[in-house]
Formats: sequence, structure tokens, C-alpha cells
Amino acid sequence: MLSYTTHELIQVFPIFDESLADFIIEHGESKLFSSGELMMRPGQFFKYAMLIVKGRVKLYREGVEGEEFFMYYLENGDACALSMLCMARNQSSTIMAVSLEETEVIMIPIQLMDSLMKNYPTWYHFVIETYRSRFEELLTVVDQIAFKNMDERLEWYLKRQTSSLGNDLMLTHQQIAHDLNSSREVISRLLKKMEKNGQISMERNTIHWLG
Amino acid sequence: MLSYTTHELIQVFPIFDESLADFIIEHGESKLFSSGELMMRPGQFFKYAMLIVKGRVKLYREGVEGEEFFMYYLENGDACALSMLCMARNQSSTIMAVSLEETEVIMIPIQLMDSLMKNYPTWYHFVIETYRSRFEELLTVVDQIAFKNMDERLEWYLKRQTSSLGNDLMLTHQQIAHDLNSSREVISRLLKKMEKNGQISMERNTIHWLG
DNA sequence: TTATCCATGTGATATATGTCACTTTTGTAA
DNA sequence: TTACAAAAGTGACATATATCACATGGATAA
Repeated sequence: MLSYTTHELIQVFPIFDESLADFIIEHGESKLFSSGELMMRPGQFFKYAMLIVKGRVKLYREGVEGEEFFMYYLENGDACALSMLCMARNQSSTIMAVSLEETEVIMIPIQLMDSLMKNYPTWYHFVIETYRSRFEELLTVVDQIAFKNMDERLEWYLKRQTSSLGNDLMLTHQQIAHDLNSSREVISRLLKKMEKNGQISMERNTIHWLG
Repeated sequence: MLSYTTHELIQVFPIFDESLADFIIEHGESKLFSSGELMMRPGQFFKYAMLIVKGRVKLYREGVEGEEFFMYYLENGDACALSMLCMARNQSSTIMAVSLEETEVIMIPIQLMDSLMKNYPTWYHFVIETYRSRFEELLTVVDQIAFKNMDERLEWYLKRQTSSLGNDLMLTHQQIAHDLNSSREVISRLLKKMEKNGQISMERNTIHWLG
């Protein structure tokens, strides 16, 4: 039993109708993750579908030797497609999710999915839309690494960050290098070029996007 | 109205129950694609979910400058996740699907999806499994291009091909280079190395995998 | 057989990116 | 203030891959 009102829930998830919102309020569980907490770990088995009510979650892929690769953020109104797909078990590398802020999550037990799907058409539309948007996002990620050089990828990366975090990005070059699976020196040099071109300005720990 | 029997359909799609198979036989449409035909093109809007009954379809991503990048094959018993997600619209680059053999497809009008989803639980399970497997496949593709060098990617590529096409691969070095968005010379050199290592043997137009 | 086409082989070189070693700058804590 | 740690700058070099130019070799058609 959640402490949201029907109306509050619908504001965050506009696609829900009232009966669905009520069902989720009655059967969902609430969980709070503090900033920096590991929300999904390698080899985890999902018992819940997770909906983000508030906050921000970073999803990234980890390589066998500990390399990182940023995939996308989840924000309020999003659901974790992976949790809904019940992706189980450990593979050679695996998805990690970390909260970047204090993050409020609704957890829906996986055994309720059948009944939700059957009885609430708006739930089904929500699920489809979740998959669709993540799949599309993953395709654009593939495009970038398959077809683009590091300078273009960096530019695209910064744009994505600004659309989610605003124009003043509190990021070190090292962090960016991790997210792109590159090295700090390379990123520093490319950023310097972008600064010369007037696309960004830089301070310690911060990059200002001059869109 | 399709010409399959309930039993035939269930053999190809074992997850279906009888009532679902009957529904699909009654409302589905059949289509035959000849080898090499373009099945999905840039900017296409889907009016049907597509199920592969027989044959083989190659899905690949196309870059803005005509680069190609192989993603995965669909075979009998598979469904096209993209068609089910009703992915619409043209973006900067887009998914292409080409039949590699004569391919038999069942097309289910998109407006039936709601009712299928509501009334046939095994359809819902089928859809989820389709998304899950394609999502997972796409993640392994991301891993490869994000973390691996060309020699490892080539090896992985050949293994995937053999698991789908058998140990004798009718491929030119040029085709492989396209699929990996690399160049023929690079692929030739790496293949030569693999031949020296005893992993493969080569003939004109053919590579034998010595697993 | 000869001519031609395509697949493949190969060396030289270009380029992007990664790596190493070191310096400089900046913010913060003692 | 000084001292220190983290962030950022920089040049030299290493490596993977791309590109170019051309050679070879096998299949096919005339």
C-alpha cells in the first residue's frame, strides 16, 4: 500500500488511468535509494518491476575487465525495462544501475504482471512504450559506437547530459572518459578543441554547454 | 485466414496455446518474401506485427553515410520486435531487414494487438520473450563494439554465423567487413591469422569454422 | 585457350586513439 | 599561510585500424 494519491501517481505517469493507479497504490511497494546507491547489480534476479517516481538513475554496461560504458538515464515517469523483462542471471558482462540522487521507486511484484496486463490496457501501453523507448535509445547508442569517432561521440554525450542535467555539467574529464570507455587525456584534448570552437567553456569539475 | 493447421503453427511457436493459434490463423495474413528482398526500409511505418514461420532475415543498422552494421538474424519461431514496438518514423539512421532465403511471414494487424494482449496470456508471454531476447542480443552487440578489438569481434561474428548457418560459411571478406563496419584488408589479415592458429580454413567465397 | 572479373594478398603509409611520464593548476584542509 | 590531493594540460610514443596502390590467383565466359 503506497502513500501516493491517485492524482499524484497519474501526474508522474500520465498514461495511467485511475483504476490502474489505484491498483498500483494498493499492491505496490515503495523504496527509497540514497544518492550513489547500487540499485541493480550483476547476476541479480528481479522479483519486481521498478517505476521511478522521483530522482535519477544511471544505467551502464560493465565489461569483463571492469570497463564502464554509459547507456542511459532513467528519470521520474520512467520504468526500468530490464526489470520488466525479468532479465535474470549473470552473463560475461552485465547491467549496473546506480542512483545519482535520492531516488523514489515503486516496486510491483512480478507475479502481478499477468493480471495487470490482462485487466489494465493502459498498463500494457505503458509497458510497450517503455520497451520501445529503451530499444530506440539502445539503437542510437549502437549507432554512435559503430559509426562515429570519439569527437562526435563526445559531443553527442554532452548533449544528452545537458538535456537531462541542464547546461552546467558537474563532470570531471575522468568521469566522461569512463562513460565513453576512453581515456582522460583523449577527452581532455577533445574538450579543449570544443572550447576553442566556442561550443563549451570549462572550469574545474564543470563544463558549460554553450548551445 | 491462414492455411496452417493449429498444430503446425504451434510447432513453430511452441509457446502458443490452441486458442491463440486459432485466432491467429483466422485473423493473420500471410506473405512470402523471396531471397534478397528488402523487408523493412528506412522510415517505414508498421501496420503489422511480423512473425517468421520459415526462412531467415538479416537485420542491420545503416549509418548516415551508407555504412552497414549487422545486428542479428531472425529465424522461424521468431517475431520482429521492432514491428511489434510499432517503431515508426525515419531517424538519422535506421533499421534495415533483408531476407536471406525465401521467407514465410505471418502478419498480424496492429489494431488486433490490444485484444490479443487482453485475451491471450500466451501471446503476452510471447511478446515479452521476443523483447527480452532482442534486448539481450542488442546488449551483447553493444558489449562487443564498446569493449572488444576487431580480432575478438571477428571471432564472435563468425561463431554467431556458424550457430545460425552451420560451420561452412559462404561469405566473402568484403561482406564480413561490411557487417562489422570495417574494411576488407583488415578482415583478410585477421582471417589469415585465425587460419594460422587453426581456428578456420579458407577457400574462395568460403570459410570453414573448425570448432 | 584467352580475356576478364572478382576475391584475395600484401606492403607502405595515414590517422585516431591509447598510454606513459611528467607538469601545472586549483581547491581545500591543516 | 602552507601542504596536499585531485583535476587538468602536454609532449612523446605505441598500437589498432583505415586507406591506397598494386599484385596474384582462380573461376567463368567467349
